[in-house]
Amino acid sequence: MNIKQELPWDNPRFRNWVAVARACHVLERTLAVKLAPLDLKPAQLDVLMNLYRHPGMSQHDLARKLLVGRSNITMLLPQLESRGLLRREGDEKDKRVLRLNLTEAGEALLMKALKVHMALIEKAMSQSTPEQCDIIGEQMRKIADVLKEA
Amino acid sequence: MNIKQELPWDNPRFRNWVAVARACHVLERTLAVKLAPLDLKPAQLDVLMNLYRHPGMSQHDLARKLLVGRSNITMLLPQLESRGLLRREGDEKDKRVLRLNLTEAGEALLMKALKVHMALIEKAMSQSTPEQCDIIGEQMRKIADVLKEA
DNA sequence: ACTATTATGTTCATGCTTGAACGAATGGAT
DNA sequence: ATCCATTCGTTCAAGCATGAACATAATAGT
Repeated sequence: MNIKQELPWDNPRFRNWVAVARACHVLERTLAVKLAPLDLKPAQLDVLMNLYRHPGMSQHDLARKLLVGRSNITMLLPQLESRGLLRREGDEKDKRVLRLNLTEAGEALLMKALKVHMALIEKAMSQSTPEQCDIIGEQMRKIADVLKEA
Repeated sequence: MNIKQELPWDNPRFRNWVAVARACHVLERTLAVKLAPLDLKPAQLDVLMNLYRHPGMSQHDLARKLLVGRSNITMLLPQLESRGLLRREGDEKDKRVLRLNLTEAGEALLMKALKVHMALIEKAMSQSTPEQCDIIGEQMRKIADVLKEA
């Protein structure tokens, strides 16, 4: 039994996934640098993006969308709220939940940040054909789905 | 000028990259859970993997391979060294560098952890055909390359 | 109506990662 | 030889993310 033959590095799936993880890591890091002039972290941009697309979200819903814990949201929001980028208003019917909405300033900053984000993704993904790009997205969505069940 | 048409969410590249980031996040998180019984974090597994493949690495080289800061390595290694998983030995010629090598115990634990890691990646990537899998890996390597230059 | 269960958000202690500042060792230029 | 710049590793403070424990509010079962 040749142990070497069973090592992950010889496995295409393993090697290719490592490439995915590395690309993700590098892009995330680069995004952080490019976002610095706007005084915004990637995680904060994720918040603004989700609030733009789903106005009136609760903190719990936001946490689930972002795949983070609820307490993380609690720590994250006050910074953005004190900068006037979003509002937290108590729900009338259910006094537990806080409804989240972007302010004008929040939307304005989001648009600037999206330009940065888009430019970066464009630079990264423009090396792939539209077909390759779609294959990537499709397979990744499958992966997220199958792992969420586990 | 219809602003909606320029929003990133309508852009395939953007949507597909978001899927990549999500899949990465979920897999990383799942790996952390599955690795917990071995008392090992994903970052620590990365260290062991790299030391196995590149015995005698310096801490600086390791940091560059892992795309993290040098100080991170300094904080990470003592935990593993005190568990007897690796050795740090000063280089004879250059007294600045520390040469890193896995111990027997380190290799043994690595093999167990690799089984877990492989199983997870297998589960994720087995949904793609070998051709799709290779396309993904190939494009991701391109992305890492083009972003490292920037 | 009353209790038990569940859901939302917060607090807190812990651990991870980072970047800047530092000390020690090396190498190169003059 | 001596200075200067560079490299390697460490220390330290700061910022983030996490999970457990908690308080409050809503809901379901009886």
